[in-house]
Amino acid sequence: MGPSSRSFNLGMLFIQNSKSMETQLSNGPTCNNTSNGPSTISNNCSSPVESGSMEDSKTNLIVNYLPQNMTQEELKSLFGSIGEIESCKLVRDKITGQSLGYGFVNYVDPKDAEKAINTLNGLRLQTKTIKVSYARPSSASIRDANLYVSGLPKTMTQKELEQLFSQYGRIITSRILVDQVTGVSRGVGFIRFDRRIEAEEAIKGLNGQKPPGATEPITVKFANNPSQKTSQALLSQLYQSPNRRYPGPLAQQAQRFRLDNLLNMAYGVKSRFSPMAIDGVTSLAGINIPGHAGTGWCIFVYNLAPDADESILWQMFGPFGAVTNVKVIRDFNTNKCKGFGFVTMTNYDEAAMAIASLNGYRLGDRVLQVSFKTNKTHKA
DNA sequence: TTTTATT
Repeated sequence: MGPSSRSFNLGMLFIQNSKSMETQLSNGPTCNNTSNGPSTISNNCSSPVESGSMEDSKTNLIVNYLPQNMTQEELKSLFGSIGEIESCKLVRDKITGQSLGYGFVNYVDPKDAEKAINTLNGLRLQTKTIKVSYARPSSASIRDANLYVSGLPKTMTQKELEQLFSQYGRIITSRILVDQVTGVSRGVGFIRFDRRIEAEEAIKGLNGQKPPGATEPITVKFANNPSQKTSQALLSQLYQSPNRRYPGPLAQQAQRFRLDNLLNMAYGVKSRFSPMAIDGVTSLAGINIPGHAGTGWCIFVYNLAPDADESILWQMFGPFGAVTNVKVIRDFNTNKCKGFGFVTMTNYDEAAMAIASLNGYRLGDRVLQVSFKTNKTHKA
């Protein structure tokens, strides 16, 4: 298989990449709406006219739509690649400890916060497109401001939904749920207002009302709070295939099987997809498994450009699965990339998929070599 | 017919 045939699944990744990289040079914080996540026309980006509050932090970010399995350490690793972090917190359910899919990153330097927005907002990680924006000052008035709207006309767009609700306040996010197969609206949506009182007014004004041109009235009420699930729902969530994610196109699955079989044959391991089984063999027999570093699977990336940085590694490998760490190796004096770097991924099959897809990938005018890291020892 | 946005 030639290098050129391997870039098949990276189109979206780099459309995205070029966007975030280019906006880095533009002026000030940008209001990037992600293409496939919930978004809003009136985003919570600070504008001098709109917010004017001198209290708004310019270092503290809220990160939304994180993959369910992403840990706080991984969050810190990702955002730490931009600049020095003062603090970092992944928000978890108080009872189950499960990630709620969002977190906070507070930088030391406001310029790094701005850079993180420009570089990482819209980054694809597994099945998610993360959103990075300035955190509003925490206060009780902004909590429980999320509305559940049902009975919407199937033809209503997100923009029209926002237009309907915007008369009641500042909208932070909006979303219309669609059928996963057909993509058609389910007539159900969400509106998150900046403040709870705005949400209350919207309920008073719109619940039971017919939107312009609609034949049926809509229902507007406060959305269920994820942390208020019944214990049953929590349990079922805990046990529903936690490791099943990002199956990808059929071709990728087939390729994954081939790779697994190859590795299994090479090391005499029969149980497929089982890093633990391989790990067991490693520790029992002391065999050196390429890339296996105990905490994950270390991947060697060769032929990076001198100006390559960590974010490019996140952007390349993030979509394939859980990435715990990335590192660009730099020259001590020039601080330029020495042409290679490392990526650590948690799961073997995802790492193998990333290698299969990215080895031979053309990045700019360079063809990358991607493989499991080998334990190279200096020749005597 | 309920997505994971305020520590």
